[in-house]
Order: sequence, then structure tokens, then C-alpha cells
Amino acid sequence: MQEPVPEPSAAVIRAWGRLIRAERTVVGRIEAELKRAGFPSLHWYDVLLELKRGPEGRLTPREIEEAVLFEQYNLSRLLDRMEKEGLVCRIPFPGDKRRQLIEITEEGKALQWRMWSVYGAAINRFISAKLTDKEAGQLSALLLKLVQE
Amino acid sequence: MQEPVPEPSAAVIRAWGRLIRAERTVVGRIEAELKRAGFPSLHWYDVLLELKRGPEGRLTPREIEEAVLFEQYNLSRLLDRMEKEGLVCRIPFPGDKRRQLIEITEEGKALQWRMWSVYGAAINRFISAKLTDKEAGQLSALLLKLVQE
DNA sequence: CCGTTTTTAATGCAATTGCATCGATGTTGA
DNA sequence: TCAACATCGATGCAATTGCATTAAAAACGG
Repeated sequence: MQEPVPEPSAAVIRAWGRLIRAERTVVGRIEAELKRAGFPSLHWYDVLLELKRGPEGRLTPREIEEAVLFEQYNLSRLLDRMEKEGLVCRIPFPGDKRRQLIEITEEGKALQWRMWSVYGAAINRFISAKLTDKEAGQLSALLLKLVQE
Repeated sequence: MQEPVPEPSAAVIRAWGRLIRAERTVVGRIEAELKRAGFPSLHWYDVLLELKRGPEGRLTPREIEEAVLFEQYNLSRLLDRMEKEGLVCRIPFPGDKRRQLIEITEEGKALQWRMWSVYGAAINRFISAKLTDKEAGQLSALLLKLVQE
């Protein structure tokens, strides 16, 4: 027996549409700034930042994956590219030969730092200029509810 | 003279991170439902829905592009694929040989309809269950501010 | 202890996306 | 009117992503 699906409310549908479009718009604007400045994409930045925050600049791929929500196979290949650029290196995980540790290099830290000057300015321009801190707090709270179990 | 960039506030940075992650999470969940049901991706749905809403089920590629925020070249090729599946067809634009009209077919309308039963249910599960209508309204308002000039 | 299951990361191949540019029309302004 | 210039959509090619699967190592269960 097939239950008829109750229609989502107009308010919810509108919010969902806006979420997708807002994300696309702001990511697009910020990526454009990074590209104009000759930097790699936000994905690279995300990985660099997570690593920098990790203990001794190291995390396992799984930990990065969970933090940035990339697919395992995409992260694996992104790390290939980043390693080739000398931004990270792979080191063995003590006591478990399946795992590995990804370590950010000095060059990686330097890139993260240089990217932040552009990225931070873009955030100012495209987000801070549009929302007060109070509104940003409200937005955070709502988005948190959205992803919680 | 290089002005030092004022750091974005913690509240803004947090909201931005949550926006990206919430979008990734919810899109991921919804896409998984669609895939499980054997349907194409949300991008296809977005185009079908826009067309269905357009006058006589027709829009120019530019109009679709503006509505869904895809890149011109990506949309061009997405329409190729959709046309190949018989979901849309390209017809000449009267009075301007550069443009064209994309028209949704009956088959396209039918697919949109069938996808909605899964998509709507997923929205219920992943959004309505997490936010009240009032909260959805607040979220909409904040996201709108974010993208406005 | 050993067979089974789970976890972790990599990879071949197909599909999609990004980038740059093109060709065809339309539009504009001297 | 006609030479810029702008708009619209397509496309070659490279880069990235998605999908399915693999290999290796660890954890588990009897």
C-alpha cells in the first residue's frame, strides 16, 4: 500500500531553494576571487586549513573526509594532487598499516596563509557586508538544526 | 599601499562554514534518495521544473541558466543529454536565430512528476522534520539577504 | 588460531565540469 | 550603412568527479 506523500510546506520548499542558490552564488563569487588571484579552489583551502588545525598538522584521510565532507575517492585524488604540489605529504600511521597520516608542509601552511588574505577579504565582501553578527548567529543556528539527527 | 584585511568575525566564519556543510549534507542525502529510486540528479529536476513553470513549458537556455545558476556550457551539454533522453526538445526562437527555445516534452513532465514523489518525501524527511515553518521562513529571509546586492 | 567481516585507501573507466574559444547573429553608434 | 561590439549557444580539450571494484590490513567470532 502506497501512502500518499504529504506535500512539503511552501515555506520549507522556499528555504530549500534559497539554500541551494545562496550556496551556489556565494561559492561562485568567492571562487572567482580566488581564481583571479591565481589560487586553487576552496577544496584545497579546506583541506589545508583542517590539517593546520590538526595535531602537529596531521590528520588521517578519514578525519579530513569527515571534516570537509568529500567523497573518499575524491579526497584520495585531491591529496595526490596536493602532494604533487608539495603542499602535503603522506606518512605512515604508527601501528596500523592500512591508515596513513597526511601532514601539511611549510609550503602548504604558507599557501593557506596567502589564500586567507584573499578568502577573508571575500568573506567580508560577500557575507559580512550582508549580515550582522547577530544574523550570522541566527543563520548558524538554523543550519545546525538542519543537519542534526 | 596594502590595507590589512580586517578579519571576518567568528560568527560570520561559522555561518559560512555551516552553510557549505549543510548544503553538502542535505544535497547528499537527497541525491542518494533519488539515486536509490533510479532517478537522475537534482540538476535534471531543476531544469524540468523551471521549464514546466515557464510559459507553455518553454524557456530559453539563458532563462534556465539564470533560474538555476548553472554555467552556460554545462547547461548546454545538460540539455544535450536531456534531449537525447526525450525529456526536452529544442525549437527555433522566432525572430532571433541566435536563440532557441527549450520545450519540455510530455515525457519530461512525467519524469518531473515521478521524481517529485521521491524528492518531496526526501524534503519532508530531511528538512521539514528539522525546521518548523517559522524557522524555514527565517532561514529564507537570511539567505535572501546574503545574496542580495 | 583461522576463516569471515570490516575498515582503509587506491584505481580503472565513464560521466561531468571547467576553461578557452569559436561561429553565427544581433545591436549600436559614428 | 557599416564597422565595431555584444549576445547566444556550441565545442575541443583538460581536469575533476562518480561509480564500481580492488588490495591490503585489522578486527571479530567461534
